[in-house]
Amino acid sequence: MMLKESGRNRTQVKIAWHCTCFNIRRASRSVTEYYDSVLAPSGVRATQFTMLGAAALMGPASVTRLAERLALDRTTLTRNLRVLAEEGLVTISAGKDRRERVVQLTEAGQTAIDRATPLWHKAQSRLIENLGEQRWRRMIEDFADLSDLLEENSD
Amino acid sequence: MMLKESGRNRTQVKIAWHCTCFNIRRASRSVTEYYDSVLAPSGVRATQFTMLGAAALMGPASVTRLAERLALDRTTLTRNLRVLAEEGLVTISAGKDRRERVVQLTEAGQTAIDRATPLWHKAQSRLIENLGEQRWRRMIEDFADLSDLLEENSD
DNA sequence: ATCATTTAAGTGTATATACATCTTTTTAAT
DNA sequence: ATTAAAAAGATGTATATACACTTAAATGAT
Repeated sequence: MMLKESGRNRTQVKIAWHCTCFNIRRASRSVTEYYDSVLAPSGVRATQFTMLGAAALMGPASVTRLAERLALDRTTLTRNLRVLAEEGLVTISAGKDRRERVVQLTEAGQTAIDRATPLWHKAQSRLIENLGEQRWRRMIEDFADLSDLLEENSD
Repeated sequence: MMLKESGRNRTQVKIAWHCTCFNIRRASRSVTEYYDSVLAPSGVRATQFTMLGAAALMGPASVTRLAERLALDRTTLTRNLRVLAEEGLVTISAGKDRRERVVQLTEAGQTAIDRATPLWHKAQSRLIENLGEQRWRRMIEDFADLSDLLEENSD
């Protein structure tokens, strides 16, 4: 009985360290902290830099369109945008379709992007250097494929 | 002037989609939602399954030791553990060293692990199948290397 | 023995994230 | 034209995450 229990535990217990979810979440935390630390002087975080970049890329766009572009839940984006709006980096206003709210980068938002971009380059290039261009490229592909494989595909 | 502006925007704006941080975060969201959806019937989330697994693996351990094992900020773990404690899956009690709090899996915690493990296997094996064993193995290595490279290395 | 230092943990605060549900507005079906 | 269905968004709730700071206990230097 005692031995059986130990055996079960020893087996099950190691599961966690091969878990794809655990491993990618850990890596994601590390990468985020790294980018955040490099971007810190600009006053925007990595996630915010991404959102501002999307807003700049798309021009005035609805919350839903932005959320699709960022592969983020709409409600997540709503709340993340609130922070940017409070800081004056984007405006959120009513659209022609009155259900829609149009997100738009402000001057201050563009300035923030300009401030953050060189730092982002620093973070990005140092990481690529450390990994090797080849391997980094492969990783980015892997990330994209993982997302494509799993997004909206429970079955 | 107009053209210069557009040129700048067009360049900067594409940055976000090559960003390592954005890409790994997106993939991490997808993977997490996938594992969460498969684990749902067990009543534990992917992150909780990992924490329970760590508690099972280590036996009674301090918050700091657990946090190190999980590569999580100590304060993050404190709060995540609170949820597990409220559900009776772990106990958190004073240690011999009175600064320490000892985390310990309960019977109910072990039951939860037992309930979740087959589901975890299902999620994990389906993902590996879809990626191919070879490629999956490589990814796990990449994740680990990313973490090792970036953890505690702001320099 | 006393006190400065280090260590363990918790709290305040803030962001990031998503699901379930509600409200408002538009679109489609009749 | 009226009403049912769909779409866009926000809110309630809950977890996950980390930094700056505080509190309490142990350790070490004298």
